[in-house]
Amino acid sequence: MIKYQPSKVEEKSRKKWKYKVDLSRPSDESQGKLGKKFYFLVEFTYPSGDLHMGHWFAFAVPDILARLKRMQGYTVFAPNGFDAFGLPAENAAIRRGIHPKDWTFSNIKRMKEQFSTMGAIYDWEHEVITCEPDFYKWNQWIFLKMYEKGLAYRGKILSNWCPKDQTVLANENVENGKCWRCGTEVVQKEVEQWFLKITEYAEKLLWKEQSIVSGQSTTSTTGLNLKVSDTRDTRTTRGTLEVDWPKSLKESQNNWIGKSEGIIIKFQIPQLRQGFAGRANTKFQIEVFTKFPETIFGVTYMVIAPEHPLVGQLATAEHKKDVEDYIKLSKKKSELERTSLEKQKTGVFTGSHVVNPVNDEKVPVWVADYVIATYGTGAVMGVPGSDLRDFEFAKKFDLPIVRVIGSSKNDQSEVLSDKDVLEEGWLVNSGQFNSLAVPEPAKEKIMDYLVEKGWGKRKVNYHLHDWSISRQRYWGTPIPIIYCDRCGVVPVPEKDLPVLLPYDVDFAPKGKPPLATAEEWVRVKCPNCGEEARRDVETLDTFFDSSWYFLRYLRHIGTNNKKDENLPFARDLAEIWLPVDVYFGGAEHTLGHTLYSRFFVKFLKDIGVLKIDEYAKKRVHHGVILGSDGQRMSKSHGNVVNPDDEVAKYGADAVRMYLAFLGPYDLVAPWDPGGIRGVYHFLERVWKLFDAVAGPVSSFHPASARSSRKSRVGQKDNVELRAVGSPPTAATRNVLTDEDKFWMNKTIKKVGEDIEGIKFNTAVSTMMEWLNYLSGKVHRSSLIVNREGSKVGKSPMNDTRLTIHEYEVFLRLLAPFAPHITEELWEMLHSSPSDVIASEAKQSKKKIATDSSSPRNDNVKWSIHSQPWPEYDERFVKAQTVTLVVQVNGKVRDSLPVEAGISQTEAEKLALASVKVQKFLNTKGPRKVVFVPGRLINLVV
RNA sequence: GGCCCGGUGGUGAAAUUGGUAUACACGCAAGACUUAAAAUCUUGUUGCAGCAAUGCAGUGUGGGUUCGAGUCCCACCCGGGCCACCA
Repeated sequence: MIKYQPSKVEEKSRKKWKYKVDLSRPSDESQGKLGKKFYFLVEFTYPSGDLHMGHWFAFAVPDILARLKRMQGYTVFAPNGFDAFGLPAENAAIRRGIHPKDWTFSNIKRMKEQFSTMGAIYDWEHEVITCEPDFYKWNQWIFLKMYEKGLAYRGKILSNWCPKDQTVLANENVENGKCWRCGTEVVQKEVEQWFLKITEYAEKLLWKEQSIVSGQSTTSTTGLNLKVSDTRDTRTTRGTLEVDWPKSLKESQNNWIGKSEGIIIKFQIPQLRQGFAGRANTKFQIEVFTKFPETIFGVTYMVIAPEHPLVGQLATAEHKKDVEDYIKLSKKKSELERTSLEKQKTGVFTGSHVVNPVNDEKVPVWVADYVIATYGTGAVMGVPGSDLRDFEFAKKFDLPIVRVIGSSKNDQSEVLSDKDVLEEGWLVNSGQFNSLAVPEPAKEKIMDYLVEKGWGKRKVNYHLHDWSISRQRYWGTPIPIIYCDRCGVVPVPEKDLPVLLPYDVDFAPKGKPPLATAEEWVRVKCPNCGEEARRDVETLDTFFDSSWYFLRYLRHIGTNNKKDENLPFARDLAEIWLPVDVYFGGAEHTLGHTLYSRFFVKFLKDIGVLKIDEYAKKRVHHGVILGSDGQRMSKSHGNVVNPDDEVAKYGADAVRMYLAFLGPYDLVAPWDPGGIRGVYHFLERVWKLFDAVAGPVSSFHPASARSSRKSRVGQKDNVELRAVGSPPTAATRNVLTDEDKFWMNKTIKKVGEDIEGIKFNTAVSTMMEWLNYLSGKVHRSSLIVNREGSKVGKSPMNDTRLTIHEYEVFLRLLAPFAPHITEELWEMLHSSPSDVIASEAKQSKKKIATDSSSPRNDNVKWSIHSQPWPEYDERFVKAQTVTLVVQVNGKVRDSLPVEAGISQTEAEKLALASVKVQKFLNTKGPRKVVFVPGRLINLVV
C-alpha cells in the first residue's frame, strides 16, 4: 500500500460529493422516506479576502456535527453566504482605487474556492450575498414595515461618531470608547439619523429567569439533547420554544437590556416658578429616576447632565459662566476620556435649588458629566449618606451628608468615611418612615407614599438604547425614503423596491454621505405628489442585513426552482425549517447580532409572517485560535498561520481534526505546530491499518484469526450493523472478542454523544484510544513471541486480527471528522483493487466518468457519508471485567480485576484477602464498608 | 465598581458530575531499525525517597461537609472575559 498522501486523497474524495437538499421535502436518504430536518447554521462571514484559521475553526469544526446528523438520517440544511456590505470594502476601494463591488465579488470568488477545500457540506445553492439587490430589496421591505409600525423613526441625538470612518456608530459598535472597525476614538456629535425602536421590545427580549437557570453554558458537560424532533414538533405544547443558548449570553443580554424598576420623582424649582408666575408649573420641575426611593429623606443635592434641557434656565447669572464653560469642556471630551479617565468627579453649581417634596428642604442643583443624559431622566438625586458615588461627590464639593440608613433603628452616627455608607439596615431621619427595614418594606412603603401624593410615578427603565441604523457611507443598503418639500418624509412604495445602490459614486469621505454626490440618483419624483424630491442618502447598518439573513436562505427550494416572492422568505419553507436547530458563532456577537436578530424575529412574528419566538434552538460559541506565541494572529505579530499552507502540508482532514482536538470548542487557544503533527500521525496510522484488515482486499488468513483467540460468544452477539456496504463474510464473523466489542461499542456511544454535546476534543481522543487498542492487537499478533515471552521479531506473514467489520465501524465514526481519508479508505474497502488510489492513479478517468453520469441514489451506496451512523449495543458498552478499587479509610490500597457484576460480599472477601490491604487493617476488621458496585469498595476502620 | 467564567504535569488538556486525578496529544528521555539521519515502532514520563516492591505528598490558598472532594459549602488569593460614573 502506498503512503498516505492527503492532497491526492482529498481531491479525489471531494469530486465524489454532491449533496443537494430538497427544501420542500426533508427526506431520509438512506430510508427513502420522509425524514427529519436539521437546519445547521454558522454565522456567515464577511468577504475580507482570504480564509484564515479563524474561518476554519468556525466553519470546518461544526461540520463534524452536520455530518454526524446527516449520517443519522437527518436532512441537513447547511447554507452559507456572505455578509457582503460594510466598510472594509469601501476603505479598500479608497486605498486601492477598486470599486467596492468588484473588490467584494472577487473576494467572494476566492473565498468560495478556499471553502471548497474544507471538505464541509456547506450548501451554496441557497447562498445569500447581502450586497445583491435580490437581498437588500428585502432589507428595504423590512425597514418600511418597521417604519409603518412606527418602529423606525428619525431622530436627532448626540451620537457616537467615528471621525475617521465619518459615520455614526451604534452603542454596540463602540469598544472601549473606540470604533469597532478602525479603532479611532469615538466622539459625541449631534446627528439626525434613523433609529429602530428596539426598546419597545426590551421586555420581550429579556430572557426569563427560568430559562437562564435551565440554560447550559457552552462548555456544559452534560449531554445536550440534540435529538431534534421532526419537522412539525418543534414547539412545546404551550407554544414556547425550549431554547438552549449559553447562559453567559443570556445573562449578558439581560444586563445589556438592563431592566430596572424604580420611580420618577418630581422636584419643584421655586425660582423658575416665581419668574413665570402665571404658567403651569409642570415645566418648572426636575424629574429624577431612582431605584432607591427609600433614601429620599437623605437627598442633599441634585445633579443634572450637561445636556439636560433645563441647564440653561437653571444657571443663575452669577454661575452662568462656570456652567457654560463646564458644558463646553465636557462636550470636547471624547467618549474615551469621559469613561476611562480616572473616576475623579467634576461638576459645577448652577446657583439654583429644588425642593425635596417629602420634607420641603431646598437642595442645590449641580451639573456634572457623570450623569448620563440618555439614561433615566438625565438627572439624579444625590444621597451621599447611602450611596458611595454620591458620598464621593459630596465629600469633594463639601455638600452636607445626612444618614438615612442606619445599622440599627436609632443609629445617629455621622457618615464620615465610605465605610459608614450603608445600603441596607433601618431607616433613620426619615420622618414617619423611621425604623422601617431597608430595602423592604421601606422601599415599597415610600414608593406608595410618593405615588399617592402625586410626587412620583412608578417607572420601569431600560439601559438598552434605540438602535441607530443610518450610516453615512456608500457600501450598504440605501434607505428607501424620499424627502419631499410638500409631503415630508415619504416611504418608497413597495412596488418600487429595490432602491438600487448606484454604481458610480464618489465614495471618498468628505463629511457628507457619498450617495449625496450621486446627484442624478438623489433626484427623484415624489411618489405622493410627483414633485421634485430627494432620496435619503444614507445606508443601513450592516447589522440590519445579518439580523435576518438566515431567513433568506429559505427563499426557494433550489436554484432552478425559484418562486414569485412576496416575502423575504418562502413561508412554507420557513414553517418546515424554522427554527434553526443549531447556530454556531462568535461570543462577540452576544450584544449585537444575536440580540438584533431576536428582535427582528419577534417583529416579523408580530406582523404575522413568522410563527416563532426564537429563531435558534441552540446557540454554540466558538473560541479563538491564537498564534503559537499566544497573541492574536496578525501580520504585525508575524504569527499568522495560513490554513492553505497547513492543508498543503497535512491535508484538510488533519487541519479539521486538529482544530477539533486542541481543546474545548469555546476555548481561546494558540495554534501548536506540533499538535497538528499529532493528528496527522493518527490519520497515517488509520491509513496504514488498512493493510491489517482481514477482508477481501488485503491478505487474509482466516485460520490464524480464528484460532488465535476463542470467541465465547455466538454469532448473534455480534454487533448488528445496518446497511454496511458489504455484509460481513463468514470469514470475518465470530472473531470479535468481548474486549473488541467493548471497545467498539463504547467508542460508538462516546463519539456520538460527544459530537452532539459539542465536545469534539474528547470525541477525537476516544477515536485515538480505540486506534491504539486496534493497532496494539495487530502489533501483538504480528510478533513472534518466544517461550520466555520476549519478542524476537516480526512474523513473516501479515497475520492480523482486525476484522473488516471493526475497521468499517471505525471509518464511519471517523467520517465526520476526516471526511476525505475515510471516503477513500471506504472505497478501497469495497471496490476492486484497480479502482483504488493505492494501486496508482489509473483509476481517475474511469471513476470520474461514472460519477457524473450516476444518478444521486448511487451516491448512497458508495459514499461513506451516506452510510448510517453505527449503532451500539448497550450490553457491550460496559466492560465485562472491571478494576475494583479497594480503599482503606478512603485511600487507595489495591485494585483488583473482577467480574463486573460482583456482589458486595464477594468484593469484601476479595478485598480482605489482599495482602496490600491487610497491612492497613487492624485485627478487629473494618468498622464499616462502603461498596460502589462495579467501581470501588472502601473499608473504614 | 457590577456581572460572568476559570486556576489540574514541562505544554494543550481529560476526569463516567461525589468514587483509581493527570485519559488523549504535544514535548522530553531511553531503546529497536538504519552506515547515518529522517521517518516509523517500543518503553518511560506528577513530585519526593528508593535498585525495586513500595511509601509519602499532590488539582491556586485556608477551613468545612463526607467512608471518600479536582468536583459540594464558606472565606481568601490570582488570571481572563463582558459591561460600566446606570442613579
